[in-house]
Amino acid sequence: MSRWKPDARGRLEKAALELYNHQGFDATTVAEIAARAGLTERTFYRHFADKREVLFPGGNPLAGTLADAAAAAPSSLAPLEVISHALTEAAPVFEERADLVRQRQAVIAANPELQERELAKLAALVSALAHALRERGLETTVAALAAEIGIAAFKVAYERWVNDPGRLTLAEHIRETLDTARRLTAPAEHDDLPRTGQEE
Amino acid sequence: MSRWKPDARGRLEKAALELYNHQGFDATTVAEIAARAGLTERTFYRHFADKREVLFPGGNPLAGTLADAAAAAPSSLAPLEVISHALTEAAPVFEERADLVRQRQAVIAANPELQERELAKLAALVSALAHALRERGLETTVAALAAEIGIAAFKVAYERWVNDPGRLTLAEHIRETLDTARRLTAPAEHDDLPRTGQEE
DNA sequence: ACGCTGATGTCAGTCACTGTCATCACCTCG
DNA sequence: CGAGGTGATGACAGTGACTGACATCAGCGT
Repeated sequence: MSRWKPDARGRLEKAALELYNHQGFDATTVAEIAARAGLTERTFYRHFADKREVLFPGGNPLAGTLADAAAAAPSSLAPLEVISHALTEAAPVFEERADLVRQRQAVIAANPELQERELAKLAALVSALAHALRERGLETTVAALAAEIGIAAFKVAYERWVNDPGRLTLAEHIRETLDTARRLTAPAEHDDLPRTGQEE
Repeated sequence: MSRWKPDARGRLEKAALELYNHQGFDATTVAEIAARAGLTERTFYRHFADKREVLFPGGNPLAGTLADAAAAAPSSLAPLEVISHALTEAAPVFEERADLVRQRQAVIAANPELQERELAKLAALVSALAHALRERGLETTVAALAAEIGIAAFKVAYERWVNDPGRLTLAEHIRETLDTARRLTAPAEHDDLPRTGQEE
C-alpha cells in the first residue's frame, strides 16, 4: 500500500469546511484542520497559501471557463451578450454542487475576512473577462467596464440564487439580472422598473 | 504643554505611508511604523484595526457622502442618474488630494492584501448606495444592481483618472464611463462602441 | 541494490494581533 | 487647593498565522 492516505488536499478542504461550519472560521486553528485531516500544519500550507484559501478552488478555474466561453462566442455578439453567454455557460458548475456551494457560502457570509477573499476572486474573474473581451477587439475601457458590469450582475444573480428556495436556476437568475441591467441603463423615457410603494 | 504630541493617528498614517512606499508593505512591521511615529505597537492597534486599515479612511466616510447625495437627489431621476449625481458629488474628495491619493494607490497596487481591502471598501460603498436607493423606493434587486453597476463604473473611472497624465478630472471620467455603460447595455442595433482594429 | 523524487514531518523563528494591568498629565468637583 | 476620575499611552505576556531549513522514507526507475 502507498505511504500516505490519498487526496490530502481534499481531506484538508473537507475538514476545514466542517470545522468552519461547526465552530466558526476564527475559532478554528490551522493545526486543528490539519489534525482532523490526519496531517500536520506545515502540510496544510503546502497545499493552501493561507487559512482562507482552503475554501476557494485553487487556480480559480472559473476564470478560465469564462475566458474560454467569451473567446468562443460568435463574433457578432455585443459585449453584454458575450458575457451573458459566458456566465450562462459557467452556471452549471454551481448548480451541480448546489448543497456544497450553499454550505460554503454560509461560512463566507459569517466572516468578513472570507468575504474579502471572495471579492478578490471575483475581481480575478473581472480581469479574465476583460482580457478575453480585449482579445475580441474591444477597446480597453469598454472591455473593463463590460467585464465589471457582467460580474456585478453575476454577483446579484448569485446571491439571489443562493438565498432562493429553489424557484429559479442560477442561469435563469443571470438572465433576469442582465435584463434588469439593460432596463436600468436604458434611456429614462420608458422607465418600467419595479418599485416598492413607499415614495414620500 | 500637553502630555502627548498631538494627532497620534495622523502621525501613524504618515509614517505607514512613507514606510510602505519606501520598503514595501510586507517588509514593514507595525512596530517600525509605531516607532517612526514616536509610539508603540500597541497604540497603533488602538487607532487601526490592522496593518492594512491605516491606509484607508476610518469609518469609510465616502459611504456616507454617497448615501446622502443619493438621498438628496431629485426624486424624478432614474437610478443611474441618481448614482451619477452621487458619484460626481463625491469626486472632489479625491481631486483635492490628488497627490496623496496617487501615492496611496501606488502602494495598494503593489500588494494583493491591500487590493483585497480596497475591494472590501468598495463593497461597503455598494451596500451604502443600495440602501439609499431602496430608501428611494427601488425594489431590492434593482437597487443592488444599480449600486453595483455604479461602483463598477466608478472603479473604471477612478483607475483611468489615477493613471491619467492629468487630462481629465475624475468627475469627467465618471461621466464618460457612465455614458459608455449606457451604450454598452443599449440594444445591439446601434452598437457604436469603439474597437481596436485587430479582429481576426 | 542504488540513488532519486516528492510528499510529508519536525522545529525554530518572525510577526500580526489581543488581553490585561500600570502610568500619569489633565480635568472636575467639592 | 487637594482628591478622585478620565483617557491616551506604555509594558508585557500570550496565541496563532505563516515561513525557512532540514530530515524522513515509500516508491520508482536504472
